[in-house]
Amino acid sequence: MQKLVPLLLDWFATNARDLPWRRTRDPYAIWVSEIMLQQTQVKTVIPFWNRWMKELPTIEAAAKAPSAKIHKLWEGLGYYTRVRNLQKAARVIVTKHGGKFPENFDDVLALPGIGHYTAGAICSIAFNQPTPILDGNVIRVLTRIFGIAKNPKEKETNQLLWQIAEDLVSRAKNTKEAKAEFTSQPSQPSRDITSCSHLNQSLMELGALVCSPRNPQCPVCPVKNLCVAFKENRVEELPNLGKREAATARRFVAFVIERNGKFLVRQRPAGVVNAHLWEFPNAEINGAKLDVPQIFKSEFGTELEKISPLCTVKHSITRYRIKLEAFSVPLEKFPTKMAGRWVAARDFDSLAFSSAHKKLASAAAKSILSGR
DNA sequence: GACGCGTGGCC
DNA sequence: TGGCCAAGCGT
Repeated sequence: MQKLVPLLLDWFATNARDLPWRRTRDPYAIWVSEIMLQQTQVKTVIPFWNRWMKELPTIEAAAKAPSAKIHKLWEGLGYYTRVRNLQKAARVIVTKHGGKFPENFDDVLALPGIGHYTAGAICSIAFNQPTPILDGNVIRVLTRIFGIAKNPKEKETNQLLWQIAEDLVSRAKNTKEAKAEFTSQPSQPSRDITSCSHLNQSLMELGALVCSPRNPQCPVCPVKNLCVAFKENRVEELPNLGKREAATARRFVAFVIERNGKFLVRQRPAGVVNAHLWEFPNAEINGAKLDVPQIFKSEFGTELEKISPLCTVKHSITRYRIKLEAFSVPLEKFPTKMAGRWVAARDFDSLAFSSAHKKLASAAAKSILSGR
Protein backbone atom coordinates (compact mmCIF):
# COMPACT_ATOMS: atom_id res chain seq x y z
CA MET A 1 0.00 0.00 0.00
CA GLN A 2 3.05 2.21 0.23
CA LYS A 3 2.92 2.70 -3.52
CA LEU A 4 -0.70 3.77 -3.80
CA VAL A 5 -0.29 7.49 -3.11
CA PRO A 6 2.67 8.10 -5.44
CA LEU A 7 0.99 6.06 -8.19
CA LEU A 8 -2.14 8.16 -7.91
CA LEU A 9 -0.19 11.43 -7.82
CA ASP A 10 1.88 10.45 -10.85
CA TRP A 11 -1.20 9.41 -12.77
CA PHE A 12 -3.04 12.62 -11.89
CA ALA A 13 -0.07 14.75 -12.96
CA THR A 14 -0.40 13.54 -16.55
CA ASN A 15 -4.08 12.58 -16.81
CA ALA A 16 -6.01 15.31 -15.00
CA ARG A 17 -8.58 17.04 -17.16
CA ASP A 18 -8.18 20.75 -17.73
CA LEU A 19 -11.31 21.87 -15.90
CA PRO A 20 -12.01 25.59 -15.47
CA TRP A 21 -12.06 25.44 -11.66
CA ARG A 22 -8.67 23.72 -11.72
CA ARG A 23 -7.13 26.90 -13.09
CA THR A 24 -7.61 28.75 -9.82
CA ARG A 25 -6.91 28.43 -6.13
CA ASP A 26 -9.61 30.95 -5.23
CA PRO A 27 -11.57 29.17 -2.46
CA TYR A 28 -14.76 30.92 -3.57
CA ALA A 29 -14.43 29.60 -7.11
CA ILE A 30 -13.63 26.11 -5.84
CA TRP A 31 -16.53 26.26 -3.38
CA VAL A 32 -18.98 27.21 -6.15
CA SER A 33 -17.71 24.32 -8.27
CA GLU A 34 -18.10 21.85 -5.41
CA ILE A 35 -21.68 22.89 -4.69
CA MET A 36 -22.59 22.66 -8.36
CA LEU A 37 -20.89 19.26 -8.66
CA GLN A 38 -22.95 17.69 -5.88
CA GLN A 39 -24.87 14.87 -7.57
CA THR A 40 -24.17 16.52 -10.92
CA GLN A 41 -21.78 15.57 -13.69
CA VAL A 42 -18.76 17.65 -14.69
CA LYS A 43 -19.96 18.09 -18.24
CA THR A 44 -23.22 19.60 -17.04
CA VAL A 45 -21.57 21.93 -14.55
CA ILE A 46 -18.96 23.61 -16.77
CA PRO A 47 -21.22 26.19 -18.50
CA PHE A 48 -23.09 26.92 -15.26
CA TRP A 49 -19.84 27.53 -13.40
CA ASN A 50 -18.48 29.81 -16.12
CA ARG A 51 -21.67 31.85 -16.16
CA TRP A 52 -21.85 32.09 -12.38
CA MET A 53 -18.24 33.22 -11.99
CA LYS A 54 -18.71 35.85 -14.68
CA GLU A 55 -21.91 37.23 -13.16
CA LEU A 56 -20.98 36.86 -9.48
CA PRO A 57 -17.17 36.80 -9.33
CA THR A 58 -16.82 37.44 -5.60
CA ILE A 59 -18.32 36.29 -2.32
CA GLU A 60 -19.68 39.79 -1.79
CA ALA A 61 -21.40 39.76 -5.17
CA ALA A 62 -22.97 36.39 -4.37
CA ALA A 63 -24.11 37.67 -0.98
CA LYS A 64 -25.79 40.73 -2.49
CA ALA A 65 -27.38 39.15 -5.56
CA PRO A 66 -31.19 39.21 -5.84
CA SER A 67 -33.00 35.92 -5.33
CA ALA A 68 -34.24 35.99 -8.93
CA LYS A 69 -30.67 36.25 -10.19
CA ILE A 70 -29.22 33.33 -8.25
CA HIS A 71 -32.16 31.12 -9.21
CA LYS A 72 -31.80 32.09 -12.85
CA LEU A 73 -28.09 31.24 -12.75
CA TRP A 74 -29.00 27.86 -11.25
CA GLU A 75 -31.91 27.20 -13.62
CA GLY A 76 -31.61 23.67 -14.98
CA LEU A 77 -29.04 22.46 -12.44
CA GLY A 78 -31.59 21.08 -9.98
CA TYR A 79 -31.47 20.75 -6.19
CA TYR A 80 -32.22 24.42 -5.86
CA THR A 81 -31.76 24.45 -2.09
CA ARG A 82 -28.06 24.37 -2.96
CA VAL A 83 -28.12 27.84 -4.43
CA ARG A 84 -30.03 29.36 -1.53
CA ASN A 85 -27.63 27.78 0.94
CA LEU A 86 -24.73 29.04 -1.15
CA GLN A 87 -26.01 32.58 -0.78
CA LYS A 88 -26.76 32.11 2.93
CA ALA A 89 -23.19 30.96 3.41
CA ALA A 90 -21.85 33.89 1.39
CA ARG A 91 -23.70 36.22 3.74
CA VAL A 92 -22.26 34.41 6.77
CA ILE A 93 -18.78 34.82 5.32
CA VAL A 94 -19.37 38.54 4.80
CA THR A 95 -20.73 39.13 8.29
CA LYS A 96 -18.74 36.65 10.36
CA HIS A 97 -15.48 36.23 8.44
CA GLY A 98 -14.96 39.71 7.07
CA GLY A 99 -15.75 38.57 3.54
CA LYS A 100 -12.76 36.22 3.43
CA PHE A 101 -13.41 32.51 2.92
CA PRO A 102 -12.49 30.72 6.20
CA GLU A 103 -9.54 28.30 6.16
CA ASN A 104 -10.38 26.46 9.35
CA PHE A 105 -12.10 23.15 8.61
CA ASP A 106 -14.72 23.49 11.33
CA ASP A 107 -15.58 27.02 10.20
CA VAL A 108 -16.01 25.75 6.64
CA LEU A 109 -18.11 22.79 7.78
CA ALA A 110 -20.39 25.12 9.75
CA LEU A 111 -21.45 26.99 6.60
CA PRO A 112 -24.92 26.21 5.19
CA GLY A 113 -24.86 23.63 2.43
CA ILE A 114 -21.37 22.41 3.29
CA GLY A 115 -21.08 18.90 4.71
CA HIS A 116 -18.07 16.70 5.40
CA TYR A 117 -17.36 15.97 1.78
CA THR A 118 -17.50 19.58 0.60
CA ALA A 119 -15.57 20.95 3.58
CA GLY A 120 -12.85 18.37 2.96
CA ALA A 121 -12.79 19.11 -0.74
CA ILE A 122 -12.46 22.88 -0.29
CA CYS A 123 -9.83 22.65 2.46
CA SER A 124 -7.73 20.19 0.47
CA ILE A 125 -8.13 21.69 -3.00
CA ALA A 126 -7.95 25.38 -2.09
CA PHE A 127 -5.67 25.20 0.95
CA ASN A 128 -3.93 21.84 0.50
CA GLN A 129 -4.95 20.69 3.96
CA PRO A 130 -4.87 16.90 4.57
CA THR A 131 -8.64 16.75 4.94
CA PRO A 132 -10.20 13.54 3.58
CA ILE A 133 -13.05 13.36 1.08
CA LEU A 134 -15.53 10.58 0.42
CA ASP A 135 -17.96 10.88 -2.46
CA GLY A 136 -19.48 8.45 -4.93
CA ASN A 137 -16.25 8.27 -6.95
CA VAL A 138 -14.01 7.70 -3.95
CA ILE A 139 -16.37 5.07 -2.53
CA ARG A 140 -16.19 3.18 -5.82
CA VAL A 141 -12.40 3.46 -6.13
CA LEU A 142 -11.67 2.48 -2.52
CA THR A 143 -14.15 -0.40 -2.29
CA ARG A 144 -12.57 -1.85 -5.42
CA ILE A 145 -8.93 -1.31 -4.49
CA PHE A 146 -9.45 -2.76 -1.02
CA GLY A 147 -12.08 -5.33 -1.99
CA ILE A 148 -14.67 -4.01 0.44
CA ALA A 149 -17.86 -5.96 -0.21
CA LYS A 150 -20.10 -4.60 2.51
CA ASN A 151 -22.56 -1.86 1.66
CA PRO A 152 -20.62 1.43 1.94
CA LYS A 153 -23.72 3.19 3.24
CA GLU A 154 -23.63 1.15 6.44
CA LYS A 155 -22.18 3.11 9.31
CA GLU A 156 -19.23 0.84 10.05
CA THR A 157 -18.17 0.50 6.43
CA ASN A 158 -18.64 4.21 5.85
CA GLN A 159 -16.36 4.96 8.80
CA LEU A 160 -13.76 2.55 7.44
CA LEU A 161 -13.81 4.30 4.07
CA TRP A 162 -13.42 7.73 5.67
CA GLN A 163 -10.49 6.32 7.67
CA ILE A 164 -8.81 5.04 4.52
CA ALA A 165 -9.41 8.37 2.78
CA GLU A 166 -7.85 10.17 5.72
CA ASP A 167 -4.88 7.83 5.78
CA LEU A 168 -4.24 8.39 2.07
CA VAL A 169 -4.40 12.18 2.17
CA SER A 170 -2.16 12.19 5.27
CA ARG A 171 0.39 10.11 3.40
CA ALA A 172 0.17 12.55 0.51
CA LYS A 173 1.11 15.40 2.82
CA ASN A 174 4.25 13.55 3.80
CA THR A 175 5.09 12.19 0.41
CA LYS A 176 8.44 12.71 -1.21
CA GLU A 177 7.02 14.82 -3.99
CA ALA A 178 5.49 17.22 -1.52
CA LYS A 179 8.73 17.61 0.35
CA ALA A 180 10.66 18.06 -2.88
CA GLU A 181 8.23 20.70 -4.01
CA PHE A 182 8.61 22.42 -0.69
CA THR A 183 12.41 22.38 -0.57
CA SER A 184 12.76 23.49 -4.16
CA GLN A 185 10.72 26.58 -3.42
CA PRO A 186 11.48 27.31 0.20
CA SER A 187 10.29 30.88 -0.04
CA GLN A 188 6.81 29.88 -1.18
CA PRO A 189 4.03 29.76 1.36
CA SER A 190 2.80 26.27 2.17
CA ARG A 191 -0.41 26.69 0.22
CA ASP A 192 1.56 26.33 -2.99
CA ILE A 193 2.10 22.67 -2.21
CA THR A 194 -0.54 20.61 -3.96
CA SER A 195 -0.08 16.99 -2.89
CA CYS A 196 -3.18 16.79 -0.65
CA SER A 197 -5.24 18.61 -3.24
CA HIS A 198 -4.00 16.38 -6.02
CA LEU A 199 -4.33 13.14 -4.06
CA ASN A 200 -7.99 13.84 -3.31
CA GLN A 201 -8.67 14.95 -6.85
CA SER A 202 -6.82 11.92 -8.21
CA LEU A 203 -9.25 9.59 -6.40
CA MET A 204 -12.24 11.37 -7.94
CA GLU A 205 -10.60 11.70 -11.34
CA LEU A 206 -9.74 8.02 -11.41
CA GLY A 207 -13.33 7.22 -10.50
CA ALA A 208 -14.61 9.45 -13.29
CA LEU A 209 -12.20 8.47 -16.07
CA VAL A 210 -11.03 4.90 -15.35
CA CYS A 211 -12.75 3.28 -12.37
CA SER A 212 -16.22 4.05 -13.71
CA PRO A 213 -19.48 2.40 -12.59
CA ARG A 214 -19.90 0.57 -15.87
CA ASN A 215 -17.18 -0.57 -18.26
CA PRO A 216 -14.26 0.34 -16.00
CA GLN A 217 -11.00 0.74 -17.91
CA CYS A 218 -8.93 -1.60 -15.76
CA PRO A 219 -6.21 -2.30 -18.37
CA VAL A 220 -5.07 1.33 -18.22
CA CYS A 221 -5.55 1.77 -14.47
CA PRO A 222 -2.41 3.00 -12.70
CA VAL A 223 -3.19 0.98 -9.57
CA LYS A 224 -4.54 -2.24 -11.06
CA ASN A 225 -1.67 -4.24 -9.62
CA LEU A 226 -2.70 -3.16 -6.13
CA CYS A 227 -6.42 -3.54 -6.72
CA VAL A 228 -8.07 -6.44 -4.90
CA ALA A 229 -11.19 -6.30 -7.07
CA PHE A 230 -9.09 -6.44 -10.26
CA LYS A 231 -6.91 -9.29 -9.05
CA GLU A 232 -9.95 -11.29 -7.89
CA ASN A 233 -12.11 -10.36 -10.88
CA ARG A 234 -14.73 -8.67 -8.69
CA VAL A 235 -14.69 -5.20 -10.24
CA GLU A 236 -18.24 -5.45 -11.57
CA GLU A 237 -19.56 -6.51 -8.15
CA LEU A 238 -18.23 -3.45 -6.33
CA PRO A 239 -19.27 -1.20 -4.81
CA ASN A 240 -22.12 -3.10 -3.22
CA LEU A 241 -24.77 -0.37 -3.18
CA GLY A 242 -28.23 -1.66 -2.42
CA LYS A 243 -31.07 -1.42 -4.90
CA ARG A 244 -32.89 1.74 -5.67
CA GLU A 245 -36.58 2.00 -5.12
CA ALA A 246 -38.58 1.71 -8.31
CA ALA A 247 -39.87 4.96 -9.75
CA THR A 248 -43.51 5.89 -9.28
CA ALA A 249 -45.46 7.16 -12.27
CA ARG A 250 -47.31 10.47 -11.90
CA ARG A 251 -49.30 12.51 -14.37
CA PHE A 252 -49.85 16.26 -14.55
CA VAL A 253 -51.79 18.59 -16.79
CA ALA A 254 -50.58 22.15 -17.42
CA PHE A 255 -52.42 25.13 -18.89
CA VAL A 256 -50.58 27.56 -21.09
CA ILE A 257 -53.07 30.37 -20.71
CA GLU A 258 -52.63 33.26 -23.13
CA ARG A 259 -54.34 36.56 -23.62
CA ASN A 260 -53.14 39.45 -25.77
CA GLY A 261 -49.76 37.81 -26.25
CA LYS A 262 -49.14 37.34 -22.56
CA PHE A 263 -49.05 34.11 -20.60
CA LEU A 264 -50.04 33.37 -17.04
CA VAL A 265 -47.18 31.99 -14.95
CA ARG A 266 -46.76 31.57 -11.22
CA GLN A 267 -43.95 31.06 -8.75
CA ARG A 268 -43.80 27.93 -6.65
CA PRO A 269 -43.84 28.55 -2.90
CA ALA A 270 -41.05 27.73 -0.45
CA GLY A 271 -40.85 24.23 0.93
CA VAL A 272 -42.02 22.30 -2.12
CA VAL A 273 -40.24 20.66 -5.02
CA ASN A 274 -38.74 23.30 -7.29
CA ALA A 275 -39.46 25.99 -4.70
CA HIS A 276 -39.14 29.59 -5.94
CA LEU A 277 -39.08 28.55 -9.59
CA TRP A 278 -41.69 29.66 -12.12
CA GLU A 279 -44.17 27.43 -13.92
CA PHE A 280 -47.40 27.37 -15.84
CA PRO A 281 -50.54 26.59 -13.84
CA ASN A 282 -50.85 22.85 -13.47
CA ALA A 283 -52.46 20.10 -11.47
CA GLU A 284 -51.80 16.46 -10.78
CA ILE A 285 -54.25 14.00 -12.30
CA ASN A 286 -55.40 11.23 -10.01
CA GLY A 287 -57.26 8.43 -11.65
CA ALA A 288 -57.25 7.32 -15.22
CA LYS A 289 -59.70 9.73 -16.81
CA LEU A 290 -58.43 13.01 -18.21
CA ASP A 291 -61.25 15.53 -18.24
CA VAL A 292 -59.33 18.69 -19.07
CA PRO A 293 -62.24 21.19 -18.96
CA GLN A 294 -63.32 19.79 -15.59
CA ILE A 295 -59.78 20.10 -14.17
CA PHE A 296 -59.55 23.66 -15.51
CA LYS A 297 -62.82 24.63 -13.87
CA SER A 298 -61.90 23.08 -10.52
CA GLU A 299 -58.54 24.87 -10.59
CA PHE A 300 -59.74 28.29 -11.70
CA GLY A 301 -63.48 28.33 -11.11
CA THR A 302 -64.04 29.36 -14.72
CA GLU A 303 -65.16 27.60 -17.85
CA LEU A 304 -62.46 27.56 -20.47
CA GLU A 305 -63.32 29.04 -23.84
CA LYS A 306 -61.12 27.17 -26.26
CA ILE A 307 -58.38 24.61 -25.78
CA SER A 308 -55.87 22.68 -27.87
CA PRO A 309 -53.05 20.28 -27.01
CA LEU A 310 -49.65 22.00 -26.97
CA CYS A 311 -47.10 19.33 -26.09
CA THR A 312 -46.23 16.53 -23.70
CA VAL A 313 -43.10 16.52 -21.55
CA LYS A 314 -41.73 13.44 -19.83
CA HIS A 315 -39.31 14.01 -17.01
CA SER A 316 -38.25 12.64 -13.65
CA ILE A 317 -37.99 14.28 -10.26
CA THR A 318 -36.21 12.21 -7.65
CA ARG A 319 -38.16 8.96 -7.56
CA TYR A 320 -41.10 10.11 -9.66
CA ARG A 321 -41.45 9.57 -13.36
CA ILE A 322 -43.72 12.32 -14.59
CA LYS A 323 -45.77 12.84 -17.70
CA LEU A 324 -46.82 16.45 -18.13
CA GLU A 325 -49.49 17.15 -20.72
CA ALA A 326 -49.80 20.81 -21.68
CA PHE A 327 -52.74 22.55 -23.33
CA SER A 328 -52.98 25.96 -24.94
CA VAL A 329 -55.83 27.99 -23.51
CA PRO A 330 -56.51 31.24 -25.36
CA LEU A 331 -58.73 33.55 -23.33
CA GLU A 332 -60.70 36.59 -24.39
CA LYS A 333 -61.38 37.70 -20.85
CA PHE A 334 -59.26 36.39 -18.04
CA PRO A 335 -60.77 35.63 -14.68
CA THR A 336 -59.65 37.71 -11.74
CA LYS A 337 -59.26 34.62 -9.58
CA MET A 338 -56.14 33.58 -11.42
CA ALA A 339 -53.09 34.29 -9.32
CA GLY A 340 -49.75 34.80 -11.00
CA ARG A 341 -48.02 37.09 -13.45
CA TRP A 342 -48.84 37.75 -17.10
CA VAL A 343 -45.63 37.58 -19.08
CA ALA A 344 -44.85 38.04 -22.76
CA ALA A 345 -43.01 35.17 -24.41
CA ARG A 346 -39.97 37.37 -25.05
CA ASP A 347 -39.67 37.82 -21.27
CA PHE A 348 -39.68 34.13 -20.38
CA ASP A 349 -35.88 34.20 -20.35
CA SER A 350 -35.87 36.58 -17.39
CA LEU A 351 -37.57 34.01 -15.14
CA ALA A 352 -36.15 30.82 -13.70
CA PHE A 353 -38.40 27.95 -14.75
CA SER A 354 -38.27 24.37 -13.63
CA SER A 355 -36.84 22.22 -16.38
CA ALA A 356 -40.12 20.72 -17.54
CA HIS A 357 -41.86 24.08 -17.61
CA LYS A 358 -38.97 25.68 -19.45
CA LYS A 359 -39.84 23.28 -22.25
CA LEU A 360 -43.44 24.44 -22.09
CA ALA A 361 -42.24 28.04 -22.28
CA SER A 362 -40.30 27.23 -25.44
CA ALA A 363 -43.32 25.53 -26.95
CA ALA A 364 -45.52 28.50 -26.03
CA ALA A 365 -43.10 31.00 -27.56
CA LYS A 366 -42.94 28.90 -30.69
CA SER A 367 -46.72 28.71 -30.98
CA ILE A 368 -46.89 32.51 -30.81
CA LEU A 369 -44.28 32.86 -33.55
CA SER A 370 -46.10 30.47 -35.82
CA GLY A 371 -49.29 32.42 -35.26
CA ARG A 372 -50.81 29.24 -33.88
C1' DG B 1 -30.90 6.42 9.38
C1' DA B 2 -34.12 7.18 6.00
C1' DC B 3 -36.02 10.26 3.10
C1' DG B 4 -36.64 14.30 -0.09
C1' DC B 5 -34.50 16.96 -3.20
C1' DG B 6 -33.66 17.83 -9.99
C1' DT B 7 -31.65 17.09 -13.87
C1' DG B 8 -29.06 15.29 -17.72
C1' DG B 9 -25.49 11.88 -19.33
C1' DC B 10 -24.89 7.41 -20.56
C1' DC B 11 -25.57 2.68 -22.60
C1' DT C 1 -34.98 3.33 -24.04
C1' DG C 2 -35.61 3.33 -19.43
C1' DG C 3 -33.04 2.72 -15.55
C1' DC C 4 -28.84 3.77 -13.28
C1' DC C 5 -25.86 7.12 -11.76
C1' DA C 6 -23.49 11.69 -10.59
C1' DA C 7 -17.62 16.04 -6.84
C1' DG C 8 -24.19 15.34 -1.01
C1' DC C 9 -26.85 17.98 2.26
C1' DG C 10 -30.50 18.98 5.54
C1' DT C 11 -33.96 17.28 8.28
